[in-house]
Amino acid sequence: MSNNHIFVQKLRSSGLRPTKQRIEICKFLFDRKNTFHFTISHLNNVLRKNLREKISLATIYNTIYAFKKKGHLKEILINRDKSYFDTNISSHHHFFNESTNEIIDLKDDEVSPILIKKKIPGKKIKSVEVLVKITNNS
Amino acid sequence: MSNNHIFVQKLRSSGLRPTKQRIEICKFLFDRKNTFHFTISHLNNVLRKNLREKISLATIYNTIYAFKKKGHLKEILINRDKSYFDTNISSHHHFFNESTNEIIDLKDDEVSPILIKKKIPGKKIKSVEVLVKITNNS
DNA sequence: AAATTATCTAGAATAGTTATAAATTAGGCC
DNA sequence: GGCCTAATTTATAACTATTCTAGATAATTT
Repeated sequence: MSNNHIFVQKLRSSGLRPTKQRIEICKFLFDRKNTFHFTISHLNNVLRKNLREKISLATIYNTIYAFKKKGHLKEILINRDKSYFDTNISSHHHFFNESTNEIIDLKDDEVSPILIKKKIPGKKIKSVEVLVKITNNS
Repeated sequence: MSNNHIFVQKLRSSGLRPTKQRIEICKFLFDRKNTFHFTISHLNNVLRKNLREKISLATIYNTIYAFKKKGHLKEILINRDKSYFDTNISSHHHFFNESTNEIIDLKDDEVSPILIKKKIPGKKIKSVEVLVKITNNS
């Protein structure tokens, strides 16, 4: 009837107890064909609407933060107003449409390979992310 | 005695009235050899310490926002905690040291040219920014 | 099933930022 | 210079996203 057991596995193997709140959040985030982007408030609204028992906002924050830490989500830094998260955890970049606040994925191979020529001794590179801001031609 | 007149010019030609608060902020931001990065709270602290008459925090926000709008400052999106600004308004990218929260400029020619292969009809590219996260080798 | 530990929860607290409305100041005009 | 208008500054309140707290609940271990 459900693939909850997949998410139970996913949570267990990340060292997270499979609580019903986390499983509901997993179902919403990961039980779909395509990856997508969301904010906490968006997630909160959707869960409110679709679940009988509400999940506390604090739990949503805790869970999303835990998922990010475990590598199940990426955070996208677009602006300071709010945090955007991405269920696509593969290496990729983003368009951000400033006219609509819409985020669009750019696959890794849609951007030329990025070579960082400057080396800083004693530091290692953790990530290289490109943000392409676009606007509607008006 | 001072090069205030330069900043008066700069402000006037941007359509901003040259108030003493704005001139003081200009002196702190632009009257120096090298560009640098700052946050509002850093700026506020420095101005508090160095000026007799305090500049209200609201004025600092207003002024920095106005300078950004007029192209005298760039905002750097690193994390959601606070906004970082850059007095270097040329095209360039950034290292962000996650161990120390330090921002380091990457000149444009220290990164291989970035070609965005995906085109989105009806949109134009406003900026392409690379953020390279680094950590201390520990 | 009892004990232990993690998690959940509502609500309070925090921090950065923005809005408000009254006081001050700059620039134009006489 | 003095007067007028509009822009700017100011202190403070308001707002919003996020984090903290501490007690209640649920998952795991014994």
